[in-house]
Amino acid sequence: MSRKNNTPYALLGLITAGYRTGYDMKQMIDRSLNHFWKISYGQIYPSLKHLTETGWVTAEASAQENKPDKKEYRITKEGQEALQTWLEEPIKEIAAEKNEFLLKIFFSKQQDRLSTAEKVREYQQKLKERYDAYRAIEQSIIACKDNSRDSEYWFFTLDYGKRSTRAGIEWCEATISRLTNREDLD
Amino acid sequence: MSRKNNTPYALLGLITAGYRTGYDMKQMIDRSLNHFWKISYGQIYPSLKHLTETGWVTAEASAQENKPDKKEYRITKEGQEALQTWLEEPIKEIAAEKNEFLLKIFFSKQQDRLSTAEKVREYQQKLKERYDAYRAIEQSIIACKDNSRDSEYWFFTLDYGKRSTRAGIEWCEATISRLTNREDLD
DNA sequence: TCACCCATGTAACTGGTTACATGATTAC
DNA sequence: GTAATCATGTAACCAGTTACATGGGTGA
Repeated sequence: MSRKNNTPYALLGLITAGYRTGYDMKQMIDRSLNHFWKISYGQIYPSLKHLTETGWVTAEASAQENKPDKKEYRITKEGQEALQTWLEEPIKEIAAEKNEFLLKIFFSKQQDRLSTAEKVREYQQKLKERYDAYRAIEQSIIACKDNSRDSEYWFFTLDYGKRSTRAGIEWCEATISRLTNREDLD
Repeated sequence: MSRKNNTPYALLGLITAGYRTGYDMKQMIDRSLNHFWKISYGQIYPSLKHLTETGWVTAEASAQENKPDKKEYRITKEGQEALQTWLEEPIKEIAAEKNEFLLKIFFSKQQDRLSTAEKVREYQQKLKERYDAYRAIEQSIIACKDNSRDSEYWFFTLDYGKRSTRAGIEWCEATISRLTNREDLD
């Protein structure tokens, strides 16, 4: 079975969404796909080069005044077909995220219950911050009413982030209760 | 900043939990940590070798009748300290899982709404299966009453899995509704 | 002056998977 | 006879990060 490399499709998707340079794509990902997709320049530029060689995109150098030169990418017909095929192909497996925090919790049996509870509290705090950040982004989408239809899919993914973060916060609450329950303390 | 490699700590944790061979550790991870940690033999054996060289574990060859030879690992004092330090050290960042499914959803703007809804339905089905699997494991822990205290931390991580899966299922429901809402169909 | 934004790119490295090799025993 | 379980290991590969290099413009 061939290894799944979705990076090229992410880039193709961004090109069709109007992001034409590697720099722009990186900005977009950092700003908006951040909670479910990350990428580094060390991946973007070689990947764009490869896409050009495959014929899925074309690159055009463009000189700018007062700014460095840039390369503008456009999707080709083959690229569009490839993206389409990828979009239609069903997801085989749900991603099994590695979770360092849960790994620690799992091995905390020998640790003091109260300090484990404290760890969970810290984690909960981080989740709450993340949740607030999502809410803030959501508010800024809603405030900018003119593109309410355009941002719909963005809203979907954000909602996913919000819901799973909230579930995490609730888990922390329940787990802290269990860890600090008086009868269970040694 | 040094790269986080938690694999050795996972192995140390498993050794302290009584799993002494690479094979046993792999079995355990596949069975019980599966939803938040994965590992392959290609990682386990070199990693155990490295741990031996570092002096965090000791290896002892043990011949068996009717079975292949195996190596039994034990944790050293230095290993115990290293594990302890790792357990106490706070998690810096919450893992940002890459999610192929959300990536597709994000780029589905040009697709037909109903076929996107169908995709979400498929995903929801997968989540439901996962949820049921978690529930079944949970039941089997509860049924085996003698070790109710021992399995507490196992229960915590399982509960996390259940809650986040349930949140995902609910998101699917809400998203399908939005995608198939009659007024929104073109 | 110093930091930050724009803009592209490479080399070295790390973490991890997959495929392969070996070989005995047990259960169908 | 053939598949599964037990058991260890390596080599090739792949995906991705980090650090580095370059260099002009903008604003405090």
